Amino acid sequence: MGRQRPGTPTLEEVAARAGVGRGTVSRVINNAVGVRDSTRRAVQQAIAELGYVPNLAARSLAGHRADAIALVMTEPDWRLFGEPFFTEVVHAVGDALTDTPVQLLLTLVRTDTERRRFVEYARGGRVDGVLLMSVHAEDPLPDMLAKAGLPTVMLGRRSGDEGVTYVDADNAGGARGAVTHLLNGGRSTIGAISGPLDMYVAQCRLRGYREALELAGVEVRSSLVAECADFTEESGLRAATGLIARHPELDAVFAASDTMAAGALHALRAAGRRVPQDVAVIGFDDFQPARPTDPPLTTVRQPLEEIGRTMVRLLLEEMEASPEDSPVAWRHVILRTELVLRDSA
Amino acid sequence: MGRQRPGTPTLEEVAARAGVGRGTVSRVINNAVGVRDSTRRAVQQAIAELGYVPNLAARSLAGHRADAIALVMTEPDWRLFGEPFFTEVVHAVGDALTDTPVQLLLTLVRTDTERRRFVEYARGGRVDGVLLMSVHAEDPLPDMLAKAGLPTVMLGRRSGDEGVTYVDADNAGGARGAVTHLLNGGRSTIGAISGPLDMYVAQCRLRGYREALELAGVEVRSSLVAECADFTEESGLRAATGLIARHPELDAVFAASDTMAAGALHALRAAGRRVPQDVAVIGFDDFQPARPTDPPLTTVRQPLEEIGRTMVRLLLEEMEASPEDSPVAWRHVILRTELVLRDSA
DNA sequence: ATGAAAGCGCTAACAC
DNA sequence: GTGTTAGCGCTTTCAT
Repeated sequence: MGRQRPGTPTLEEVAARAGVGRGTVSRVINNAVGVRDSTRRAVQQAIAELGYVPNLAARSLAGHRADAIALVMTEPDWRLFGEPFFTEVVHAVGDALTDTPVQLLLTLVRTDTERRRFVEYARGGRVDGVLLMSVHAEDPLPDMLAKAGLPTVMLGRRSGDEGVTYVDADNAGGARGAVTHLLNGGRSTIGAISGPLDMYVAQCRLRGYREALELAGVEVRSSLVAECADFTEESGLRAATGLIARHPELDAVFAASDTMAAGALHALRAAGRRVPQDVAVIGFDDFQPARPTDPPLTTVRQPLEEIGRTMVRLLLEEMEASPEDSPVAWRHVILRTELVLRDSA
Repeated sequence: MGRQRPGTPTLEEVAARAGVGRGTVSRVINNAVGVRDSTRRAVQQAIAELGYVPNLAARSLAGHRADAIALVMTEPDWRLFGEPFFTEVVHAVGDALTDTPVQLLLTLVRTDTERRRFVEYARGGRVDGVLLMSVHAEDPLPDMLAKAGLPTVMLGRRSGDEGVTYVDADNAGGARGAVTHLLNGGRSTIGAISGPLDMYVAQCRLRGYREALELAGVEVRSSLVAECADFTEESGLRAATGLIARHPELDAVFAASDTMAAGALHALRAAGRRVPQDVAVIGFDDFQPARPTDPPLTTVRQPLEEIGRTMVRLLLEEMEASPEDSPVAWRHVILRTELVLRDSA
């Protein structure tokens, strides 16, 4: 199964050619201080002449680190990997790593076989830490990694008392604010398009919707709530179609994601409802939709770039810390959301 | 920057506990033959009791292989990573690897910094081979990898005389067949929605369109050809809108991808054209669109699962081969496409 | 069938 | 500042 290039120059050959010791070469390639400038240049020239590239396996073995982290999506439905949300997260995390020497590895974990393979890979020391996204409530992967002592940071949490470090948005608060905004705008029959309730994020956003209604003294009707199997545009379209059929008097919709909101807008237009004159729509996430939705769409902005940056920061910190001194078991960071008004609701 | 877990049991400790030598333990974890069954069980028990996981850096260093391959997308516009095409390729490649011990690593290469980082990673021996997709004509990465002696397989080619192993579909032939089908169906004013012409795949599909017209003695008019910056639905929509405006007599459209075709369908419907009564539409690729396009859509099926399987097979073969015996410099495989009729065109 | 031993190429601790 | 050296944990001969 594959052989490493033979004849690849080693650090020792570089040292010989430059007329220095191996330690010095090591210092040069690691940008360590305490090397005379002339020596450094001589080594660099030898490196260039030989086309030397450090053997990363040897470096890992001796240095006890991989200089790589994994961003894992644990999602049986691999198709969702193409959703804007994940694309944006990958982008944000990638950006947060540009100024580090850390290589980002994306990994899809769809089956138990792949889960096992990845755990062996990570426990085997090929990555220094793991970032998880799209984690469902019953997913054992976070605990497997955390118990193995691997620095692990999740995007979102699996439940109210999560035992692994995570970064999340204020989902309940954001949803509450959005629905309150609709109520203040004079809307009363507000439908909710919820994400899959086996994900805590969906539970929170739906709870925010309920709380806003309760605070305003408006009855919460279950027929106004549609749960979807995922956060996609297609699901939003189907859910909205059902809501319109059940409640022709619907005058507002709160969708648990922007993609679902886009689907809802199409459904409403197809049903002949004018947006936002007849119906106001609020989404959650604030992506740039691929095909721009025609009517203005108010959204709860989830700060994905900041979430990505924060996840990377927390992970690097955990990687930095020696395993023996563990002052904290895990940390939780909740980022504020922001209501972005694009219409008068 | 991260420290490997200390106190991780080593192969030596397993050997001691099982009362055998290190070599024997190595044979057991590698499923090598020639180990007595009772010995094997004893070792396995010790492994279980200690929670032993092999150190992959040490294994790589001693074994000269990484048991991992990278699937790289070299695309400055990271947003395209979410396109159905790439999702399907990732899926196909992942499936082709399920029965191997090889870990699949996805990597995004957007900038030169990332390109350099990845080359060091790959040349450093962290992967045994590289799969490339979405390669533009001027991309230097394939040559960098190939020159470094890394087994490399591309999806598609950069030009007519590609110097790196690749797997491709018969793009020109597929397009020619599709347009011929339209002509046979009595259509005469056939618009072409082309992909970005800095990608060979787009050139080929457009060439197929031209060839079909020429063979039928129909004039090729440049105003009937719209080039897009990418293969997305949005681009297809814009291109089709322009075509309709320039050529109200348009009675068929050939789109260089299914996503673009979906965009074209929306544009046509918005323009009040009935599909396929007034206008026939043929796409290329055959994905399941996220939001199903209402009218039936005939497509040139590009066998993505087979392409993925073939890429993996070629790569594993190149990895298997010893570097010294290189009977062939590279191999090219072109897979046949298939016209899937969903309407009477 | 199994134990012993020689590296794989690097980092880091220690001497000078 | 720079050279030397002792491992890192595994695979792989080579004996036995």
